[in-house]
Amino acid sequence: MQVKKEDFPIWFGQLTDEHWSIVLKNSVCLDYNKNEIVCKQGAFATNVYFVVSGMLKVYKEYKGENLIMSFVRKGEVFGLSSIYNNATNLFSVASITPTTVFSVNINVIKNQIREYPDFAEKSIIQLNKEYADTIERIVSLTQKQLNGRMADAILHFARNIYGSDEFNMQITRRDMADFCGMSTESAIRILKELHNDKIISLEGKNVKIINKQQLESLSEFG
Amino acid sequence: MQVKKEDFPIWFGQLTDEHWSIVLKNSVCLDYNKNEIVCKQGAFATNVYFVVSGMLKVYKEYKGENLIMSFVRKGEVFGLSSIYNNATNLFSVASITPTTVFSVNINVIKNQIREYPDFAEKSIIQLNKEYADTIERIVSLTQKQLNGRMADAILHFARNIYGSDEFNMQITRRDMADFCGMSTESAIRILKELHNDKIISLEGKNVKIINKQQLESLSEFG
DNA sequence: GGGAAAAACTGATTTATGTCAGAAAAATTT
DNA sequence: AAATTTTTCTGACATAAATCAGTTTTTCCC
Repeated sequence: MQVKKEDFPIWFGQLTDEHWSIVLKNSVCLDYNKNEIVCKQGAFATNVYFVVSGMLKVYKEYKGENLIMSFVRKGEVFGLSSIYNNATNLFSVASITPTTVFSVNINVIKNQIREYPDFAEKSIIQLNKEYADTIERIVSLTQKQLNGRMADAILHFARNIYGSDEFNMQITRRDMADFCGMSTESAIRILKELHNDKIISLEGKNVKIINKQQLESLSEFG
Repeated sequence: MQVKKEDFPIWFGQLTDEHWSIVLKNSVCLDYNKNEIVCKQGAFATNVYFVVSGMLKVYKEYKGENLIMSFVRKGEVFGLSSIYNNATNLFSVASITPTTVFSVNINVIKNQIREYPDFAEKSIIQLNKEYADTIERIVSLTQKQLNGRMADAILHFARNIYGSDEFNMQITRRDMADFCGMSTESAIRILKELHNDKIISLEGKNVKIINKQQLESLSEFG
């Protein structure tokens, strides 16, 4: 598979062909099946990854438990937050669906940061965005209870991931639980409750938001 | 109070006198008493702040509850994470002790990022550091129970804030609770328990770590 | 220095949520 | 298509931690 710089316009769009060829020389395109680990928390960070297709989970491992920080899809980047300081991966990342990623050597990225102020600025903006999202999640995870957290997750899927109130969430209940910081049983129970209360409709992994207002109010007050 | 660029060598050390004078023209030095709000979550971010003296808490407000993200002291910076995207303050920041901050206009910072690759890199490193700390905290807050969280907090104070196993923690039990994401009563109870179990000695706000190994094991397994 | 307010503390009670145990359904492999 | 594994689901139970209610101590400030 051939990656073009136009596939990631924010990151590579402005590069001259010469510089782009340097990037290409230090990159590979990798295909993963479902449920394969792309990078492992704690290992030395060697690459920054750009998602060409598929869906992955970015998660923190702790004592056999996973806390999913985010899901990444086509056009998105991961690994940028691990390139400085001690340069070990802050997170593990695994594929949820078959996935293709464009894997760029870390030093190429660092050079770009030093040589292209625009690239540096883009990186800062990206990091700020990830950081802001993380802060919102820390509030959701620590201040809200189960219903509110699940409502947040569903709204996040609808708004930010699928851009629709009706979607197939792809992930298992277990991943959903790991994203909401609760036990699998609790996640299942609450999804069922939301279904029974006709706030969402749920058939397997297919979700449809029926009463968005009530879901938002759960997110706010639950 | 006159701030010198050598006071913040990482940020301003490399600037020419000419550029430093531009920074100074767009900055003010501000004195705060105890318990004053320096910036308010949600307000437009207009400045980046460098701590000249004193101690502040950086916290997230949610429904009257505060979750303290970090404490900042002399030489440290805050507000950098709010300058891009929608440019509203991600956090509130309030003084814990009488405090002096050097407040620099956001556009000066943004210009520096664009003009000095080194400054941009430093900013990325700073953001990465904040981000990594936040991730460690999210794990502590969501995966550990009360004892482990309190142990983390005490170890953080000893290692990162005071650099000593014996310190006056300055903050109230309530702030400690807000930092650990627990109720004030729980924070008090656990601090007392740690004292009774001779893991720390506690007299008012004076803390001394007596059995560091056990505290670390609480952090790990509690 | 005395009064008021805030902070620190303690025990009893409630509750949210995890854990356990097992059944049904779906997905995957042979 | 059958067998096996994984995922989903449900109820009963256990428990960590919040809440409530009240006391004591410390800090603040007139």
